[in-house]
Amino acid sequence: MGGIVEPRLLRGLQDLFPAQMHARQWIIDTIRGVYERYGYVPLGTPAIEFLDILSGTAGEETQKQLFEVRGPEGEQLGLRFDQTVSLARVVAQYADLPRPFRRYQVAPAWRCDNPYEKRGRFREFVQFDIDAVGVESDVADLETITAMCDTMAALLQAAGTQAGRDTGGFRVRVSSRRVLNLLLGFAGLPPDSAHDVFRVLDKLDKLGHERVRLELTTGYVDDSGSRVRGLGFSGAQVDRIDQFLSIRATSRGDALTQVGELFKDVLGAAAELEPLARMSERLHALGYGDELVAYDFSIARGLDYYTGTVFETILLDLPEFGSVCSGGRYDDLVMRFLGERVPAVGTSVGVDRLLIALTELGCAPLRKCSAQVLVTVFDPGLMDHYLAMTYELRRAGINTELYLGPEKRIGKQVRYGDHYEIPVLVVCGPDEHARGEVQLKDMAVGRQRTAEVKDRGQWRAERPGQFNVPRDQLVLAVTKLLAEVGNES
RNA sequence: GCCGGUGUAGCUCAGUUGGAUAGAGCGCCUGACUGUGGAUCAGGAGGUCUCCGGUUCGACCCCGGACGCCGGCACCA
Repeated sequence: MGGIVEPRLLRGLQDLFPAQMHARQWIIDTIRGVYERYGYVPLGTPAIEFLDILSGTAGEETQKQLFEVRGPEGEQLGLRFDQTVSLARVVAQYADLPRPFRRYQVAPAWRCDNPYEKRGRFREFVQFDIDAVGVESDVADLETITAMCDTMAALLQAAGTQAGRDTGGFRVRVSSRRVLNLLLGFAGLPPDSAHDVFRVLDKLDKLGHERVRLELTTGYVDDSGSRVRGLGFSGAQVDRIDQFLSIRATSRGDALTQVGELFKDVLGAAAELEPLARMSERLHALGYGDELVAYDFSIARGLDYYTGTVFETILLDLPEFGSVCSGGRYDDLVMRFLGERVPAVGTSVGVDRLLIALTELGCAPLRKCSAQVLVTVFDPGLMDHYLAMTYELRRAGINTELYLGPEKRIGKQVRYGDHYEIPVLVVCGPDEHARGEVQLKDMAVGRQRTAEVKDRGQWRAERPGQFNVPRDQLVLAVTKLLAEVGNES
């Protein structure tokens, strides 16, 4: 006999309303178009995995962020925190899967960290991944990077932003864990400090040189008053890291030259840098210039399973927003499930984060309606005629909604169409019906006149955007009107 | 998890040293104006003042605690 259950949502989870869902679906469709053009095939895996599959694959932090789930028989389960671990499981489990296996997957993932919705961080979020598994060749890394570029270009251009900008409004930043490992040797740091050091380097953009230096040595107290633990390295060690971080490259070639110069006495450095030089040349040859893809070796990325190249994508108009698409090479992840090394490289678009970013930039395609036409019900006695018109329009391929509410008043129905921004209304009262006509309303015209017409008498006399057409020309007239208002589907 | 802030209508917020039926704007609903969005006018609904305890003749206000939310850190899509 309980009282009312308070409707509520767990922190970090979101309800998406129609306008946002339209935009999210558009983002997904756009990305899928690019991924399929690259020949990736779709894969689906369950949201729930055994806990030991998920545990210990991506570092301590991710471990703490796991949503744990109890199975019907008390099994220890968890919700996936990304798509990659499940992919590694699939590749290990189905040995007959031909390799290379190049798949895309779009699905939600869950991480129980602190949500920050203004920057698109949620506890449940949709990721759109591509990965190539069983691929040693660094051509796969190149393909992943160009796919990221093509994806971002498609999204931003179609969303109507950045048109004509040679940067495309985004930049893919590429780094390499292997080069960063050389840094450890160069600076005289123990190999097991890699995780901590990379984590700090990754913050260079956000915190700046001085704080990164402090965090590597003594730690500091930040603006909010909380203490940041230092890693306790010596001045000499940090000086060398500083030299590395001070590299300001004007191009990919320049970045490689400067790192090569700095690491000239480091064993194996030339061998690590050579493939990056080759990749850069190929990127240039394919039309991906220095403004689209940059080498920036302060990028490390947080997930522990990365072993080679890592990449992230920033929006140039929202540099503080963080990466909207990132990934890297993870040659040892499948090993956990198969005992055999299966090299792989992939990337992931943060669909929900991108949605927030596009909204912030004012270019998310937030459509409130699916319908292009609303057929109003002026007189319930004419319902059979309204039904006939509705199905006629639908069969002509026009998205059409028939008004289903109880209101008899036409004003209410027009407001309904206005609220949902349905571009065209069909009105047919007894008068029109008697004359064998229907009235079409171009809602955009009315909306525009609204700002100009102050007097109600004038408004009503003018009846902006309204005109009558013969009933038997309904589909033709609606098609023509939709083409004029730019809303043909 | 840590640091700081904050909690009053669907939303944004007022609310005097602690005083009686808790307010505004926006939004929503109803109605007026020829059978049609905006504007205008008239009316209406909507509150356990986050919760629990304490102080007091009296608490939205003061005190203690819990919880929620916002921001920063950490981490990341």
